[in-house]
Amino acid sequence: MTATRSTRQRDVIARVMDDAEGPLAVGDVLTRAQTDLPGLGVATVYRTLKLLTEQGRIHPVTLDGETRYERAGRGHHHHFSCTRCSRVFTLHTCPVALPSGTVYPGGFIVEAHEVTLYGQCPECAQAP
Amino acid sequence: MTATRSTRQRDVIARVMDDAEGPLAVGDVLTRAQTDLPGLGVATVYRTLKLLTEQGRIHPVTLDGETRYERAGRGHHHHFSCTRCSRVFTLHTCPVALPSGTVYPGGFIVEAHEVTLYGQCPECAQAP
DNA sequence: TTCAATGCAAAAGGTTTGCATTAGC
DNA sequence: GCTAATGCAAACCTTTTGCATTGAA
Repeated sequence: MTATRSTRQRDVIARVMDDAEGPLAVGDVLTRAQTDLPGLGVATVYRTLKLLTEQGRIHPVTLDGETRYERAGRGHHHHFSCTRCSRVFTLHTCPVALPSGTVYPGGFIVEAHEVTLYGQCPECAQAP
Repeated sequence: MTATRSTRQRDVIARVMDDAEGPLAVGDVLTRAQTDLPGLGVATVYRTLKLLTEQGRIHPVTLDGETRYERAGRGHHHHFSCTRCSRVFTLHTCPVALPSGTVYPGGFIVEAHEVTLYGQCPECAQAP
């Protein structure tokens, strides 16, 4: 039997992920969690992020060559990266119609897809 | 003055990039180039990829948290990452209709987009 | 001949792992 | 009390850098 224990470290890291306003880098998670747990080690953060990922509670996103983690279970979504302010937004509308199992030209069987849009966010679009 | 020299290493690496069927990881480039230049070192590959990038002949793409390089100037295209063999292919068919200037729900002005499909490549789809 | 480019090895980041200790259950 | 989880440090991997040597012009 697998016995996953509930620990203070895991609770804090899970809370940090839940409270995040966007995808967080490992360093961000460590810093935020250390507010409550000064002695927290990096290894625990990595192990916990891996665990949460396996549990499907969070998932990794690579943006600008950097691996970040964001809360999962918010349904299918994509990202919009603003070319002016560099902020990343979550989009809940999907511009692609590719159900799992679709056979793409060339014989590629599609299981999933990822879309990142680049442009100007509503705020920057208004600014001069 | 800057004096960039033409060397056998650079020629070989540039050829490898030109012949690539999709974005290559540094290790791929090294392996392929070593067919012609057994003594080639990793450092030279990194330095040359950086040089080619600065010259605008190739550009980096981050897929699955791994940095790869592909030839530039090949027009609009996307990528397919095989979940079984981990190879990345270039797709010439675009699954989204988002011309530059499109206003996306929420007020996001789209200038460009990036799509990555995940699944099984033609070869892996045939294997048991 | 000159000095940019290479190869090697050491260094520098970021991530993972081994192990003794701590702490959930 | 048993053993999963932690913290620390060492190990790993990928990328960069220092330096003596090589080789393009």
